[in-house]
Amino acid sequence: MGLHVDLNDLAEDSDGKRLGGYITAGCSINDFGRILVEPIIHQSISPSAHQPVIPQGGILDMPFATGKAGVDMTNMDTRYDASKVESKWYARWEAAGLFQPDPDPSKRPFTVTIPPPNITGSLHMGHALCYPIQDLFGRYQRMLGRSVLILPGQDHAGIATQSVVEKMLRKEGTSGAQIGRDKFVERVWQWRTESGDTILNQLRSLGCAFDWSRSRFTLDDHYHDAVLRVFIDWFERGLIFRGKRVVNWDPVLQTSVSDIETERKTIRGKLYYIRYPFADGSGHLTIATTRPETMLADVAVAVHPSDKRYEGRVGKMLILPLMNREIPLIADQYPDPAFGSGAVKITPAHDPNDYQVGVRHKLPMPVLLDGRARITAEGGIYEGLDRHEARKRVVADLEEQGLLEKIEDYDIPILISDRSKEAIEPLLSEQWFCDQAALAGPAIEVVRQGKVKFFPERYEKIYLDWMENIREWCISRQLWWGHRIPVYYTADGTPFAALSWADAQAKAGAKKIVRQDEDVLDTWFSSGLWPLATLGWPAGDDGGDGGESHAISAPRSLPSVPSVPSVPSSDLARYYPTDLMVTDRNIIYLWVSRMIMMGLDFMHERPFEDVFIYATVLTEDGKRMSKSLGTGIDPMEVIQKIGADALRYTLLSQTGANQDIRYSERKTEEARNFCNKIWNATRFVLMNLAPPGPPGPSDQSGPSNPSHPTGRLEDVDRWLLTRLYETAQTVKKAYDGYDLQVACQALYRFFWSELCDWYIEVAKPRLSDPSRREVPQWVLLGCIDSFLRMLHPVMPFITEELYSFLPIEHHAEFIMSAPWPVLPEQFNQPEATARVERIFEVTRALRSLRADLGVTPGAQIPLAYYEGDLGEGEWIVRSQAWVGELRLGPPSETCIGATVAGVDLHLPIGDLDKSKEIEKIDRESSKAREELNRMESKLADTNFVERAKPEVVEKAREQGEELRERLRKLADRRRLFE
RNA sequence: GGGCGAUUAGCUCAGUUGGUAGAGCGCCUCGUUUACACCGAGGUGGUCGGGGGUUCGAGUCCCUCAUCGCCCACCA
Repeated sequence: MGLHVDLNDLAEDSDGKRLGGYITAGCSINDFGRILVEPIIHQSISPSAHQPVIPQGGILDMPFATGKAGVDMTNMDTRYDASKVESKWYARWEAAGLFQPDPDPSKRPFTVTIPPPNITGSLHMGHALCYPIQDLFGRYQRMLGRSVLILPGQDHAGIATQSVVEKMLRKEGTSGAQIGRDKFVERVWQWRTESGDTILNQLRSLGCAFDWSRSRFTLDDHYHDAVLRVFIDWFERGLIFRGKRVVNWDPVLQTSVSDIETERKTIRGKLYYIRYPFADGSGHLTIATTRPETMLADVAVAVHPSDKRYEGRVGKMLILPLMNREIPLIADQYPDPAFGSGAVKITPAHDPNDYQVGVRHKLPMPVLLDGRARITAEGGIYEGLDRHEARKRVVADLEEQGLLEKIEDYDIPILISDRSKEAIEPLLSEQWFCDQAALAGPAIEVVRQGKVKFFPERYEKIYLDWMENIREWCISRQLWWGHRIPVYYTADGTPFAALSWADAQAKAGAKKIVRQDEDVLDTWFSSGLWPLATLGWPAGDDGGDGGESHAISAPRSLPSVPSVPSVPSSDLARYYPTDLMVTDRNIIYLWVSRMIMMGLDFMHERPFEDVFIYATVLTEDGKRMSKSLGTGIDPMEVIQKIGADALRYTLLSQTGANQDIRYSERKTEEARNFCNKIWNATRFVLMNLAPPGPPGPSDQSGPSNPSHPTGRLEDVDRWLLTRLYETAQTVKKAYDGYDLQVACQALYRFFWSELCDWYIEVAKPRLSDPSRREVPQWVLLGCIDSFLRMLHPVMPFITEELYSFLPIEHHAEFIMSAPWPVLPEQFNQPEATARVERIFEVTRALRSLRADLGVTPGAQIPLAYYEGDLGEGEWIVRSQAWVGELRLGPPSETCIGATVAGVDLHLPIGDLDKSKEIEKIDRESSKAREELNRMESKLADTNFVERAKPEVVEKAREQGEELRERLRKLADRRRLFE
């Protein structure tokens, strides 16, 4: 059986050409010579070669009942239960191989490499937004016909992981230092194998359709090889070098960290004023410091050359208190004469500014603190004290010697290490640095030229500002877990960067290699290679040269080495550059910038086209979600309670260009209710399909008569199809522009307010009439199908489940692999839509009148009058406002009334309190009069009439007219109640 | 010290090229009608943070101030 809809009905002014266009794209002829509309009214994205056939009279055959209609709806709960659905479909998708990209070479790839979560991590709300965003775009692009690869993986996370394992060892009563480097690293690998995959499994619960077969780890052999090659290449080009600098030292983790891995904070502290006597006995000067203990390593005191207070004294020697060492008073641009006494103590090894002074004046640079921030031998009798303890002792001793002038309260800016939350100690040490300036140029260009685009756009400026002021990057870390720096030294300390010890020995020639550098690389150094290395860079012999490469020019050639366990090398050519990078704003510098620099340097091509920066998920009251503050909410619990779809909707529906979103349980309830609504409405539609064979529970009419006459579309059908058409346009545009908020809102409104609240209600009388049910069945089934497809990227599970029930021909195996709905232009019927919306407006007004009379909703009112034209919508008003008869013409009894959309409504009052009605009329009148006054004064204003756009003036005139008319009617009506 | 974002109904947020405001939740009144009470119908609720300016007209454009948040910055 099927439904035949006269195409001439669909388009009011249909003509052969327009039909032809539609048929070309989406329909085929079946055995009976009728037109089969592609699965529910959609054209396929990749059009198959259907020939245009323009039938005379245009009959649509909507074959919705094709054997699948036997679904027993009694099995469907009245509530949607996500737990019964989600894991089932995830397993089926995976078994069907849907997570792998379609190998069809004619399909354009869509590629995303996900931000690799740390192996130490467990899912938090930020992840629950970040990864579904990527999944959403993957699903969307797959439906649009692209070959989608979303490549997952994990980051070894040097410091974080090392800390976790150190903690475990401490619990066992041992430590890394005790068991040694090899044992320690072994231990970390063991931990990684046992519990490092937690988070990836959690991503599955979120429905993420990632290609697990390509999952990568930043310490994989292949990945490691890529890292080494980059290091060696940059080393040989002089971009990586060793240097002595004051770096940010984390005394707890005992490693250096980069500037951007620290956080600035202000703490309440003290400013100490200390007297330094002149060696010649000519009095003293006073310096101010917040870190008095560092004075033990002072090598000078500096003043500004213009500072009159110290005129004639520069060059003299001072006695460094407690240490009784002589240090010079020097002149330098650095001190600010306006601050304190204008004299600054200089401790080059423990302050970046002092270090600069030290370099300028060629001062010695004694190191006072060791890796644990304890005083070294340089501190004389204070040796071995912790920095805090040392401070107390130094201050006490100075006090005792009368050299402490005063102590003031002072807000001290300090640096906190992101990882350990401990105060950073600036420390002079020898580290490896990367000169990013040379690499930044192309990375700036590529963004300026719009080849890499940021969404929201404002982050482009943030990126550019940083890139234009880029500094050296300290890439060495004093850790064991990570990529060990591939530098090997000969006995005389000459460094050779090489892939292996043997390789280094070959480079060193006659000199013997004696050791490898102990440090490992900053984790971001390897993360920066993510889009390249995961896709197979550096490709073997067959890679990168297939002519298919997207590279602008040939990738940089690298030293050849024995081959490494490889990744499909064709991946690089096919999937690089990737299309999208989704990440949060905190790592634009740390990560995004490095990926762009590395991608450009080694592939001569940007690593991705679009960078989407998503919002930070805050708590309900706008606070940061944090485990330690106890303000975090576990996404896994939410998934268990209400399902992944509802959680996804909660977060995705708030995602647009905003920088924060707030998570609250209320919002998840709204999302859960939406799921339930979709579930029940679909259930309702399925129950009303009148399947062949045993009728469903609510189907008493038996199968439709296949030979019955062509179904006719009514305005309300055209209205819903129009709204579907418009919604599809809005949603597509919104997905394309990363405005998920708008997409979700449009889908929600279409489904709930329009399809459920209006269309289904209006369709009920027809659905119960066997001779008229087919058109609304067709419309509903079609709209549900389209709707589910459009919603699928947001809520993959429930849409898949419901789609599986839809008895449509050309039913795809999965909604996930179904095409994106493209609706024929004939659906767009603005005139019919306007008519219907007017009818709804009248209906609402009539309902409102009923409520004024205190009639309960749904209770029949025998008679109402109307004046005006309701067209073919009269029955809608009658049925939707629960009125027995709508009589055209002025009322013959006392009524309350309303005028809306050019229609006067009159409802007999029964025993209504007249004075109340008069009050109401007066209220309305004064409101209308006020509005009219405004309008009239506006129109009396020659400025307005002359300068405003003519159509605006015209509109104001019309509105004035309407208001006058309305006032007249209100006055008439009032008279009836007097 | 600089930059960015936010400030609209009790709450959370929309608001396209300027034409005097919308949604969801909440609240109030009603209500089981071919699905859904995780529901339906009706309603209440806003001088769009303050102050200036441009304009016939400003939530929307410009200036300024305030509050909150985020980022960047070497002041002892």
